[in-house]
Amino acid sequence: MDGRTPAPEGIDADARLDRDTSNCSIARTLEIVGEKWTILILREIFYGSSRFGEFERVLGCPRNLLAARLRMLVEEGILATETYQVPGSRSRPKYVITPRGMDLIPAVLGLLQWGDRYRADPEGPAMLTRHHGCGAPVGVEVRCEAGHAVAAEDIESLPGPTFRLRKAG
Amino acid sequence: MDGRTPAPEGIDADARLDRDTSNCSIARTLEIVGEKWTILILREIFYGSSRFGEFERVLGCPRNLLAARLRMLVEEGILATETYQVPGSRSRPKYVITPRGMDLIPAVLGLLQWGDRYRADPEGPAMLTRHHGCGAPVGVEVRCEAGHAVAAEDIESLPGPTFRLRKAG
DNA sequence: CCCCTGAGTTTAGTATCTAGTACTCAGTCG
DNA sequence: CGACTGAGTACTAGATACTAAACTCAGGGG
Repeated sequence: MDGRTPAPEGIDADARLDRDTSNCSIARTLEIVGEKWTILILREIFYGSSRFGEFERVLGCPRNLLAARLRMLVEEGILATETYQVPGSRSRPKYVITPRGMDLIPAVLGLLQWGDRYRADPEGPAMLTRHHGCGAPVGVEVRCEAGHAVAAEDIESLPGPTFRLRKAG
Repeated sequence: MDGRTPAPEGIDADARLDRDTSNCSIARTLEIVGEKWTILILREIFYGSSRFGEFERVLGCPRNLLAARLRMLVEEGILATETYQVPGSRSRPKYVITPRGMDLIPAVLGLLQWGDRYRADPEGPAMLTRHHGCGAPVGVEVRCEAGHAVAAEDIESLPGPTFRLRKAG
């Protein structure tokens, strides 16, 4: 295979190049989380932030973008708003992650893991992640439903139920 | 827990908000693959594309950006150039994925999996992935080095070797 | 009543990115 | 020689993002 991953089964080269990628799940996910700051907001949520001012302070991002990203994440059901109240102040909104948002954690952890491996300082990464139960470091793995660990080379792609070709033109 | 993931152990709230995030592995990974088109180029590599014209045709992205993204991916060691030659033409460059690039597959598969779950058409996704060995669908899982499957709630974060605070100011 | 705080919105100027087209360049074919 | 092809580069217009500051809004406190 000269360094390439396996080409999709059951698609000839023309169909592969003529396929309609508008319903690609990767593209659709990136429409939501692919803009600058969005993944970093999720990182801060993951590390325990929940208030507008906390995100602004630790990320250093423009308030208008922060507001726009938070709105998008809430609209998409990845975050939800609740209220908090410190004594002597009125109640204010905070942002909490939903189950739908939790399901993005493997993707974010995948980015973290790659960065730890290839882009960390020689002394190691800034943050470590470990299993609350046993204390061992955590990572993401590719596995099949039969429970086997799957190497990247052994992942096979094939057309799914909504595979389609572009309109001729 | 009120819907939040565990805050990092061993960091008080001030330190969390004052920490220097410039060496965060997620941010560093996004510096490379966080720009528009980059992940989609990797998707096409994964599906078997390798030539400039193939990426352009199937992605429909501007040629100058495609050239810039490919250059970045090669500089970062995620792709490498080789040459190909069709009979009767001169040799031309093509792009192949490196082991370093292969290690991004879990992150990309994480995005794919989330999109399949929450953003696919009702009839299903456009593409399926399965294990070449046994044919079962593949996905990404969070696991610890001790081999346990780890739920998102059981991931614990703590300061690593290069954790640091921002300069006061 | 006025000031304070946190969470935004609005506005304005600048920088960067994106899209789309036009152009270049190197070899091959007729 | 001139046309053709794939892989880019160059250029221009428009969108988006960044910086920075001012402004709004709803309570609470002095």
